[in-house]
Amino acid sequence: MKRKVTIRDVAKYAGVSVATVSNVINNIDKASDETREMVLKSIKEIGYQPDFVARCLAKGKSNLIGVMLPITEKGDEPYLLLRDNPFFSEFISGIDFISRKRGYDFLISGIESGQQCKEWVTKRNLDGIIMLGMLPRSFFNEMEEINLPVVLIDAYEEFATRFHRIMADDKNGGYLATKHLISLGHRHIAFVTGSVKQSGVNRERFEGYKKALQEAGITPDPGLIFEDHVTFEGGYQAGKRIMESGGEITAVVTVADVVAFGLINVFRDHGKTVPDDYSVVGFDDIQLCKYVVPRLTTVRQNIFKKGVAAVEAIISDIELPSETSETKILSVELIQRESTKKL
Amino acid sequence: MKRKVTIRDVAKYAGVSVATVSNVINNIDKASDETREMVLKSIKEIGYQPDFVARCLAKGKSNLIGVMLPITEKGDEPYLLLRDNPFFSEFISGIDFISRKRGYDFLISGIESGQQCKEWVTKRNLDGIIMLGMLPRSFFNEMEEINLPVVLIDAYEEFATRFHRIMADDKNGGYLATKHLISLGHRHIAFVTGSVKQSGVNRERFEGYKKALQEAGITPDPGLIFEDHVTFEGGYQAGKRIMESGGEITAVVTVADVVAFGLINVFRDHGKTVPDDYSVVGFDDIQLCKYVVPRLTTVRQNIFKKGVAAVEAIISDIELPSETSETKILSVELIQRESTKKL
DNA sequence: ATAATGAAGTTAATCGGTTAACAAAGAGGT
DNA sequence: ACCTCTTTGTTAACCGATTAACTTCATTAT
Repeated sequence: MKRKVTIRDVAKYAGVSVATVSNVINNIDKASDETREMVLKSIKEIGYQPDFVARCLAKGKSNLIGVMLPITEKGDEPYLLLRDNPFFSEFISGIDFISRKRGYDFLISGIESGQQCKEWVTKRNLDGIIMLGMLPRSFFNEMEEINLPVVLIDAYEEFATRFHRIMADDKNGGYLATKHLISLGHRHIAFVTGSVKQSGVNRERFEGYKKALQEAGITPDPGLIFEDHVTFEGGYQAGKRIMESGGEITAVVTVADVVAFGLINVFRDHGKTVPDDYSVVGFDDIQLCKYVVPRLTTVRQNIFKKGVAAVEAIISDIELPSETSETKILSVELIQRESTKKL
Repeated sequence: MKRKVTIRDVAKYAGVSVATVSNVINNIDKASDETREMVLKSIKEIGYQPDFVARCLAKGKSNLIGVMLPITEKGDEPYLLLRDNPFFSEFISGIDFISRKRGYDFLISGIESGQQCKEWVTKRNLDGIIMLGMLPRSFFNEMEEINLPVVLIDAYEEFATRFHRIMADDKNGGYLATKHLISLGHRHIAFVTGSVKQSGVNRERFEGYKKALQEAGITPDPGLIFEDHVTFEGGYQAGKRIMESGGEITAVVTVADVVAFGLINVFRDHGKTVPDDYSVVGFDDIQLCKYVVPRLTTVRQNIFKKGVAAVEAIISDIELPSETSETKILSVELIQRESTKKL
């Protein structure tokens, strides 16, 4: 393998010093137009490609963003929830879309602990991290120690406001979904969710759900809340409990499309169909919603855009550090399809 | 922000030279047990974390694997197909699962050109790359120039054998799917696929399809081959053409589950149901297959394991370079569910 | 005529590690 | 007592960039 082409090779070839080459590369206006052209030409001719690793060591900037994703909670061998929910795919696709354009690459890791995250950041010299998922309280303290741009996705935690955040209008989402069902004549509406205590997203959507109920003069019934994993399987399990619950329920609001799919499935396994026996509304509007039977009525949030916004926020903070933290809230929208129906 | 803890800090604290610290960290047996303990203790006490960037510059090894994923073919703004097919999520999840355990991180990029790939590799000092998707011929030449471990996923291209490969038993998959339909009494079986000319995976599965047909004494009919994008939408479009095609077709073999979902959808939009009017078999067995109506009969390949195998192959070649290239073929298996039915 | 300013470059230290080459001291052999 | 190994370290060059400090030389101001 031939030796790597370095900045010194360029310097020699162009007949200038390495400093001059470096200045040209970095657009530091310290060379005559003539010299600049000469250097640029040399770079092209010998096929020079700056080494990000060396640059990182010298500048302390890696142009690398860490993306922390949730992992499975249980089981001895945790893996990325990316496997279970297309939500994450669309999010990552958005991240990829914009990051390389802006000269950054990104690394993916499961969220294990604040300690592990800190180690990762220092080992790899990450410029910033985007964090998605439920965060233990300790996380925030650890994160504040390393003084690094952080963008939190969907984080309602108490200390989250100290960081940049990208979120959806979750409360409104829960509200729209529920109101839609109420307008269809449903009165006994279940709410299937991940932990409401631990996750602000779930809590907000739940608040929206309650608000719609109350506006319609319906008292929220704690017996209608079903907590489980936010996965197909979680939906399936919750659905079982719904069916065992007596039988007043005619509709259900969920916190994720995958949960809704699980529900539809378990209902069918027990001879019930959606939307005839149960109306179901999802959340997210992953691509699949349009290609599933029945097509899923859901609350759309633009996930791809969320990924893009996250990267833009982190890069903006990296390149132009600011003391204040900003929160960007993306709007949501009810998409009516086939999984809901007049009672 | 406090200054980074470096190896020199450890050396000073432990009262030894940096070389000794380095030796201890890298398990080079050149220190007495006593010294080793002392250094290890010091590292713990002052919270030292080796800097991968500096290490990379010195050793020329980044512990970074590039993962190249296919992107949309058309449209001005290409994005990762990861967005459209859960196959990739499960694959990446497998990659993540094993890579960090082995001390590696991975970067993701869309495959654009061999040139871009080469630049990426040199810029980031990647130790190896895992490549998934259709590769233009030029790619292989460019790849051989940079002499770097490469693992190709599902690559049947002419020059692909020069690299390590992980693949599924695609021909057998196509065969099993088709044979299953034949055994159910179907005679007019369509094959919905991405480009057969450009993609070896499709070609192999197609070969399996033809083989099963021929074994049953059925002459493959070119009019029964429908090429389109390997996405939900592609399946939807192909389905339209199937329905316009006259009406002899009673079953269809596809090259991806998402395509099958698209098909099921378009059939239903036109008043046809699966499996009553059409039997459909997918390929991959993404998680979703179990949670969809009807549950999809499909050819399972263990995608997660494929990701794991890819990382293991690349790391093995990085750490123990070999002249010969190896091909690992993962088995496939027909999973019968509800989307196929006796004619 | 002289000092001050600015433009265009260069030199050399630095980032945080690794490692080849060297050195000192103790062990073993004759 | 002398030589040769080993063991256990150390010193300093190096990886490929960046950048502060410095040098030259030409131009302008006083």
